[in-house]
Amino acid sequence: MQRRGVGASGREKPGERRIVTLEDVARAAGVHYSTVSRALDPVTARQVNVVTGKRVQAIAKRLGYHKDMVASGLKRGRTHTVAVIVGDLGNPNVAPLLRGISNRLEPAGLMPLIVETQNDPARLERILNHLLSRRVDAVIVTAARLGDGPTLRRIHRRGIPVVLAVQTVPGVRLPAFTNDDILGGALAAQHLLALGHRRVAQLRGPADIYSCLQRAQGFSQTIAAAGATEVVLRSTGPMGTAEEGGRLMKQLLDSKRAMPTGIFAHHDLMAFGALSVAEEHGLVCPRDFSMVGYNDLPNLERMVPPLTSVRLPREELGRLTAEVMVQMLSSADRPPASRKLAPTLVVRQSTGPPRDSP
Amino acid sequence: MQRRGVGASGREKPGERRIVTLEDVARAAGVHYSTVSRALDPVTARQVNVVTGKRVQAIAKRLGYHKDMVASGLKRGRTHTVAVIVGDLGNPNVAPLLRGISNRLEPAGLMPLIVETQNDPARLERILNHLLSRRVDAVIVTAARLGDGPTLRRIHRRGIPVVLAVQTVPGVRLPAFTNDDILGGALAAQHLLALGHRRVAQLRGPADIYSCLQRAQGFSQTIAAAGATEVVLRSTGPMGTAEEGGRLMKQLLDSKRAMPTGIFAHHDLMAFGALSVAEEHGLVCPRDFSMVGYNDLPNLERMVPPLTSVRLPREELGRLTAEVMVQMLSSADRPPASRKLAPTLVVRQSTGPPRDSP
DNA sequence: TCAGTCGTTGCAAACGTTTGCGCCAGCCCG
DNA sequence: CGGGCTGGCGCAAACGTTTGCAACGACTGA
Repeated sequence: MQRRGVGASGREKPGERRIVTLEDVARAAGVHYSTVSRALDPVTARQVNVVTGKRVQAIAKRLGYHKDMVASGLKRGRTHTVAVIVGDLGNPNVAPLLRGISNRLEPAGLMPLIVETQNDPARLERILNHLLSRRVDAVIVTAARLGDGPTLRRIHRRGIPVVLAVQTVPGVRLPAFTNDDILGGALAAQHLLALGHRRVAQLRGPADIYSCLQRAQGFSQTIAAAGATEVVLRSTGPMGTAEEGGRLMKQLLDSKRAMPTGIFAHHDLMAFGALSVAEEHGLVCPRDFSMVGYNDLPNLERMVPPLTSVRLPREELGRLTAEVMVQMLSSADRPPASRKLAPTLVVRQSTGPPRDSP
Repeated sequence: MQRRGVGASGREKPGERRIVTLEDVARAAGVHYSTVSRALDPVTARQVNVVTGKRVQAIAKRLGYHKDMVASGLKRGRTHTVAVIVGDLGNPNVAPLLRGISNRLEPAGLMPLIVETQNDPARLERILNHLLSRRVDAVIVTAARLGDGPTLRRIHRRGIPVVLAVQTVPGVRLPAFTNDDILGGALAAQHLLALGHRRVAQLRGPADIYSCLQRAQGFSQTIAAAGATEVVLRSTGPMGTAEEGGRLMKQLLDSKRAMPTGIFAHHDLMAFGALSVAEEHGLVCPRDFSMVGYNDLPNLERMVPPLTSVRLPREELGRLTAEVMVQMLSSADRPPASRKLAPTLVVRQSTGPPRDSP
């Protein structure tokens, strides 16, 4: 029985050339299409005579053959696709991270399938179902919240490798590649302490984001170890908005306590909001208080005042995550260990010595 | 012959449940798997008895059946995937655009496959080959350069719908959804004219980006129509960097001409670079000159000075583009007409009346 | 000379879904 | 009562690739 008709009945529209299949190449080369398949796959190429191989490859190229990844995916059960789940594409941290991931995935023949949850758990659930039915080979999750544990476990139990980037979820046994946010918080604290600040405040991000807990821990421990005093304001709203920063700052100013001389905000945008509110109250930064942000958003140096901030090794983090993903997909070893990358502090003009220092 | 083995030999690893197929559902329901296929597809569901249909659907749900999109894609020739090609994910315009696209594509059952060319034509070429072999249903190109015409035509000739967003390429007959950049340039010019400026400069973006040509045209025409004088500086480097802006500004300052009182930069980042250089020369904005940017980058209001800029309807543009894409994929009508969306001017403190005005 | 081996190729069955076709029972109508 | 119609379902062939198996010729070693 002939598997496919000769199909030349001129039915295709002028510009709509039929897809070139293995069989087309085989016919042109006078061999069976299984031979073509083998000749074109580097792994199996040595099973076919080297001269036939060359010939087939040449003909395939001439005919413009491209392996149909859909058919290949169906047969092999591998789609060479890695889903990358991000919370918010507008977050400036995301682009460098994705670039790091893509640049590492591409040479391995893997394609990132970038999806945005818009920080909506229901959407995450829907998306994951889609991804499973699309048979992605693996998933990189960059926006994990503390509540996402069960969902992550579910997908991992399907036998699909999962690694976490940027955010991790304690208690879930998945390799995670994050910033060392404890260190990040400590850097901010050390900087303020070194400038002579003894009374500081912390504007915390949401409590369901693990890295915020870490930042808080690193900062508070360092402050406490130095015997300085700290007041903590807790955000309840969404992650890192100017509004939240402003709200917390107002709260701080309205309280009866003495105004701290140094402030650490868990996000640059929160720092912006806080600065605006402080200005409205007649306070000038860095004369009346210092401010340290987090994330080192772009163009910070053109802000007023230029914001001192903690910079994260974003692209590096993406590369590392993808690197590990590639390893997991090629060898079936036990999952590799998590790692943390060190952030750095970028000092600008929003921090200086306290006014009332000796 | 039995199509698939009963496959229950306990071979799967504890957490690695075998995929649930039509046949599994069929066996549980006591019908043929083709009946299951029909029952689960809303379009063909009316071909099966309504009570069997309900029963099958219930069983499918209970067993956790999810249609395998890979197999479906192979059979139907439709992968329900739309590639979205962007030049640079770090560009702040991109995230809202992608959000607009995703939000419209998702309810239509389409998944955006976001790929970044990093503004490298060779990479674009490679990526397109990948996309073709992945059988994407359609392509949205958001980063077209003037030189990309042939590549776009090639992919369109394969019978794959292509639409352009944000950037268009004159001469290529593809539907394009762009900002009205002529209007954008005109808005900037009108604003400067209204403030009383009669001697203006334009810091142009690269000449292989069509929208820059449009901005230039809109600006120059409006200035000329008012009888004011204009000096044009042309960027030769990459799109919209602070360095380029600085370079052009230096060029302007070094020339023997009288310093213009109003400047229009084709990109906010170019405006930043220009402002820095001007400051170094002792010029103060907006006292000594006004500056209008383009793109309305985030956090502009916190810059010094807060930059007047042209804002683009980014998310709206994404929605519109995706909307049209969905239409093209559902009905095979002739391609719809291109459209332009109007930008708006956001006035901040980097513009004011010229110093030497009456 | 013959059994065994090796290198090369063809054969055909999968992968999971979609879908044209045909069968069968039940029903209507003449 | 017979012919035709119809609703519901099963059959099996695709879609394009991968891959275990076997066939086949040539070659080796005894």
